[in-house]
Amino acid sequence: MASNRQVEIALAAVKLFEKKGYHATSVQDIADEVGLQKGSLYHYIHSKEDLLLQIAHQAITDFNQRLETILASDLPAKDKLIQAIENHITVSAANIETTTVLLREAFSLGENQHQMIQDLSDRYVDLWTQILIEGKESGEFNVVHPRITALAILGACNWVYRWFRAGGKYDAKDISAMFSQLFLEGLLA
Amino acid sequence: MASNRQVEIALAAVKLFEKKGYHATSVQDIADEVGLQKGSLYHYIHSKEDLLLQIAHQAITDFNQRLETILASDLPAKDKLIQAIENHITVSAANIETTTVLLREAFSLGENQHQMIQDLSDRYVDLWTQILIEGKESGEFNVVHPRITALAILGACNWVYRWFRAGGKYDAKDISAMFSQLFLEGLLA
Amino acid sequence: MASNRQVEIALAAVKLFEKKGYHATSVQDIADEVGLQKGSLYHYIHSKEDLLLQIAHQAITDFNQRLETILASDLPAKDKLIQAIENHITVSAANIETTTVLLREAFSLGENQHQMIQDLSDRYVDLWTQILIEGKESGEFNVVHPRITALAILGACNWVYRWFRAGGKYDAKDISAMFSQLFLEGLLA
Amino acid sequence: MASNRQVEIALAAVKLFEKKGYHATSVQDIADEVGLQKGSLYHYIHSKEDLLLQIAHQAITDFNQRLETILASDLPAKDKLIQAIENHITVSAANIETTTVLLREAFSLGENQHQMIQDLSDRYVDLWTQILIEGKESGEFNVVHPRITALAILGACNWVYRWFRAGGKYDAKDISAMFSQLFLEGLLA
DNA sequence: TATGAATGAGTGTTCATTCAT
DNA sequence: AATGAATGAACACTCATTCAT
Repeated sequence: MASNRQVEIALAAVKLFEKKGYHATSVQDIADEVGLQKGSLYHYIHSKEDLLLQIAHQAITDFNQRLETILASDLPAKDKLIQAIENHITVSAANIETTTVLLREAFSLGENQHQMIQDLSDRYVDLWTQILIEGKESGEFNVVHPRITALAILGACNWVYRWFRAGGKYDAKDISAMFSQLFLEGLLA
Repeated sequence: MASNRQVEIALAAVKLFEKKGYHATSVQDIADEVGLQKGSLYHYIHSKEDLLLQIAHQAITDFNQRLETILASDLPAKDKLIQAIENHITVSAANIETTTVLLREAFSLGENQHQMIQDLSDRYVDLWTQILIEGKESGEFNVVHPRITALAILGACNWVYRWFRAGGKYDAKDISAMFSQLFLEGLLA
Repeated sequence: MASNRQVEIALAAVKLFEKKGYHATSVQDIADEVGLQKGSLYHYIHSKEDLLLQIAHQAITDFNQRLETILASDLPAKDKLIQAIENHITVSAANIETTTVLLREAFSLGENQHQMIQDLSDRYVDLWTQILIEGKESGEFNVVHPRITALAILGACNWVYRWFRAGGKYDAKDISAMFSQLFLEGLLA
Repeated sequence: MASNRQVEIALAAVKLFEKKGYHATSVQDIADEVGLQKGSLYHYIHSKEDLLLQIAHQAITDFNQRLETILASDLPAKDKLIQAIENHITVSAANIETTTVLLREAFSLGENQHQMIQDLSDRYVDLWTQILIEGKESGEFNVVHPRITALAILGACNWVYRWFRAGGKYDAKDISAMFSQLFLEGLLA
């Protein structure tokens, strides 16, 4: 059960890791952000690295859980894919700092911790792949290599955090619709 | 004009930045890799950060130049897109360390230097967008938002360095073909 | 008057100081051992250093009192020496943790506190010396330099905590007898 | 091959470890003593703990080598014992700081490093024991338990660093003679 | 060109102690 | 009596960079 201070610290860390990067953010920076001495921070965190792990772990777990829910529904594969894209992009956009930390900074974790995140990320790819396999088997999708196709679609979605800006011309739903259109219909007229 | 030693140092840095990350790589690590003392390295480099900048700059410039060549050809937009995809993925795969450093580590540059790379990357997006606009205007492509579509395709391609492994089941050309098929034809049967 | 909790804390401290050393033992370690939070410990102790002082002070005072009793008896010097050796070794062996803390860790006290223990230790040397003087004056002992001789015997006894292990081949009484034999009769056949 | 600076640093460390103890001596203290920045110290040492290990290792190795030389001579056991005592005490007295660090501070080493010193110290006890066994077998010594007797004599000698002061009434040779007399002839008139 | 000594600021982390509740 | 949040100074150690030789 996370105390207020723990949440506050995690939020400060997410903000700073997103802005400056994990390595360029010092424990002192985080302490300043929450108004504590840096020594005091260690009542709430185990280490700076652990803080990053918590953030990344929560983020990828959240993505996984949501996608599992979509996959468990009895929608046709086409609609599951549409939902998966919309879910990923809207969550990315709504939690853009956390998503940035997950996708950009998790590599800074030590080997074991990084592997933990990597395993969960691999699981996420598996779930996307499952949707494509379902669509292939139902005859909805014309797809030969479901995993590579999943990696293409996920790659496109995972790039969104790099250019999406809230308040821009298109919101997350708009972009989701464009992505779905592209992946389902293709470019050719 | 880069001396042999300068090239050697840049290659060592690319290798280490890819393996350990920019921040986790010390100047001593690079010196060890090329068999010099770390003080001696400074006869060849301006700073560790400058080394990263050179690597990233060369990488994105190379991507830009190749895409400009493709764009300047008088192929139909569809073929330009196919070539752009194949070019990006084969270059990424052949220079996976450099590409990784460009895409994963350039953020570690200081603000001004990072902006320089960002500007070149934006230029790269522009070139992709141009292909889509050409295809839209020629009636080849059914595309409403060329820039967003470009970002989707480029995102998919920029994710390849994260999962591609040389010697795997599919080579870079195979994957390029799958990507082109997906983006041109879409998934729907 | 020491409460149960105070005794419990002192015992925990002795155990930990012996096992890990004074500096390597944190107040948190002691709190964990007695099942309190470290803040709560300060209801019972003045400071970590004071805890060490209490332990060392009690140990050396105990040694002094016992030796004073022996010295006050009307035994011949030879028997006083035999008793002094047996007393020191059996007490050391029975309270090996406390003795270890006294002999190994008291130096970690601040200057004033350390001097207090040092003064009591000097007093202990004086008592041993007194036995030797008695034996010299009674003609029992052939000894020219009673203080140096006392330091030799005491040194041998003070080393016992470093190698004695309960349950070994010889118990404290056995070792005491061997020591007495050595110091009284010498090695020569 | 130790540079001047390395020797200088080791000497400073010995001096400070003796005066304040290992834990109470900071790397900054050592740097101040030799007139370097504390970061610069790390050109010469691996870690603070390693510095302690070097000092202790050199000290116990020196004791061992000297005793091995004595043991290898063809003197009678009685004379070997006399030389062993004189050697130990004169070396202790001449290098009282180093000896103090060996005997008082080696416990502050981490487990593995401490064990290394412990093994060498055990070897030293073996050598003393060997002298007593020789004297027993030659009929020179009346000794039943050579190892315990060795520990008694060595304990007496290892205590000397605690009370010996150069320039005092007796020098190291005087004290060695008194010790030999005590252990060989015993106290009884 | 190459060295390696030296810097000095900075890092994450520990810890004895205090104190309001 | 007991907690646990908070302090603030201290710690060992790292590192990019400089520079005299």
